Amino acid sequence: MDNLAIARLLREIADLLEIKGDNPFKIRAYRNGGDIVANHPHDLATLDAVGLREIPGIGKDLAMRILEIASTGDCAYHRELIAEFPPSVLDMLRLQGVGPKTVATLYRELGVRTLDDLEAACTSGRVRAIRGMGPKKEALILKALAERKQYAGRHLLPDAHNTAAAVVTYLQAQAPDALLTPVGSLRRGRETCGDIDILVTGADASLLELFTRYRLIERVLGHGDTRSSALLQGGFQVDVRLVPDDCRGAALQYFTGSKAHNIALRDRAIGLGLKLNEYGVFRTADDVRVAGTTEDEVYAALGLAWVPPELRENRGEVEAASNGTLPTLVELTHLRGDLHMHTTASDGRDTIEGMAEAAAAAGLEYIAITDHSQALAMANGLDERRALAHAARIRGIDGHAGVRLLAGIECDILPDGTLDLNDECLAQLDIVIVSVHSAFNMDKAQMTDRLIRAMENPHVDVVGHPSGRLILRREAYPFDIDAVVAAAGRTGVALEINCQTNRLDLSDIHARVARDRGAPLVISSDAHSTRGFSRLRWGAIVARRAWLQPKHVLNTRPFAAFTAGLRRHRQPS
DNA sequence: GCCGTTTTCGGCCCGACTGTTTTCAGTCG
Repeated sequence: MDNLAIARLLREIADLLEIKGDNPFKIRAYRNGGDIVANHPHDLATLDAVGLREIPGIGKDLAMRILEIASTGDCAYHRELIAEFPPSVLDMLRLQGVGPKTVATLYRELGVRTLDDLEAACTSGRVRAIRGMGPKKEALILKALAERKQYAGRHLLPDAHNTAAAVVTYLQAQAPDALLTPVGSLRRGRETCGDIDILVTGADASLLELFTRYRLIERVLGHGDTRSSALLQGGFQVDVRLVPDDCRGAALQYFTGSKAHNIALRDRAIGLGLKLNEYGVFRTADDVRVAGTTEDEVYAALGLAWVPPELRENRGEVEAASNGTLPTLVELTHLRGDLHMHTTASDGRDTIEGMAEAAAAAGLEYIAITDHSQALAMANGLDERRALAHAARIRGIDGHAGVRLLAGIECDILPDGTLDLNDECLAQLDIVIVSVHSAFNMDKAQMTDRLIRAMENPHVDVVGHPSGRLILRREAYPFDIDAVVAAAGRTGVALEINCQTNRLDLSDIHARVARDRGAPLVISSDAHSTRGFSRLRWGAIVARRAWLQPKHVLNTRPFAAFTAGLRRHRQPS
């Protein structure tokens, strides 16, 4: 059982306990446990009870459950709860406007077990007959059922960013003096966003009214003096929140989250005799406000340095902010080179010259041209002869547009871990990226061996998109991140943070493991056209979420220092 | 269920909105 499978069961236990009406703090403990397991970078199935209990939030009982799930794939406690409520009722919990109390009532009073049951109960008018429910509740449920499929799921960070930017542009035009800031998971830079929150100050409630007339709105979900929310075409839910100017800092902090970060802050506030909410920091004793106008001030009132939004996941940032050890995070502008891109030689749309010119416009000093190797026939991959000829052309225009060019390749890692081009060819290139593009259905041990064997080839410099995931489309192939990171540290092969918007691979969590173990990292666009360089910003955000500083990222170095740091130019240790 | 420079017991984050209601419960973020 992997972490996500364990997390799923713990979260289901939490949901079932909630429907059952159990102790809310017990529910929170299980839900929290699920989050901890899901976000944990290491395979928890390998830990014993002592190791598990060292993780904050995992106590005696949760450690026992995790052990049981890891070894048997199931859990007696979970089975007990399922006996009381069929697992199909959990689907109802996911409906907008339907919570645990409603689910419990519907199940107990009407015997509703499934979404289909629920629809039938609503259309036949049985729901409105229940005390505490009425025609509006019935209609709400029907609407939620109808839209469940269409609006289900999350969205890629860049999509959320673009949607938010369009809404902000619209609102700004209505209220030129207003200060509009996307908050929530978008501000934190999470790889996917469920909905979009936009914080407004310096405007009055009429702006919320104007928002409800935004042209891309499919349906207004709610409208008040402090908040309006709507579903946009394309399935985004957008919440616009209006707060008084002097609460801006507190509201920014509050609505940026994450929930776990905020809970940790409120915990800390309580310890200091303070109360933290979206209006400010207040002394508990006399309710006098001591901070809230700026975010800086809010953190300062809690004895903390301002925490970059990307770090606000309760992964150690509160402690670091408290003792002055927050890292100075890498920024997009620190990137001097881009090491992964394609041209018309394989499946790119632009020429070497075009890519160099676009790189110069993007402020880059050097780039590596890394077209595909022959195994990707679909992408017109290069064999040894073409690869070397291509390299000669690249070197022939080194310095074009003032950009230093490296002649490279993105070479396929074959299923047995050997490479798609021979060593003699690879040795003559300036940089070699190796990637998995086929045979994803291997087991964890095989895939780990495959990756490590490729990394042990002395001509390899970088592993491209190491996990192979496609966000919201395909899970990563199974592999042992710890072993791969260790191999990277041992061989000097860098691990890539690929900036394709649905890859972002390594993920923030894996990149942090790499950082903590001293494995070299690079941030690369994997551009397939001149527009692709703009994607570097997303990789920078992933890197920041992984606590990376410029020194952790090879391509923040000037050209000479960068090439000297490549594996092929390192002295064997 | 978790946790501990007050504590091994008694706490545990908080406010807005909605709908069904005459004072509040449920849901959401």
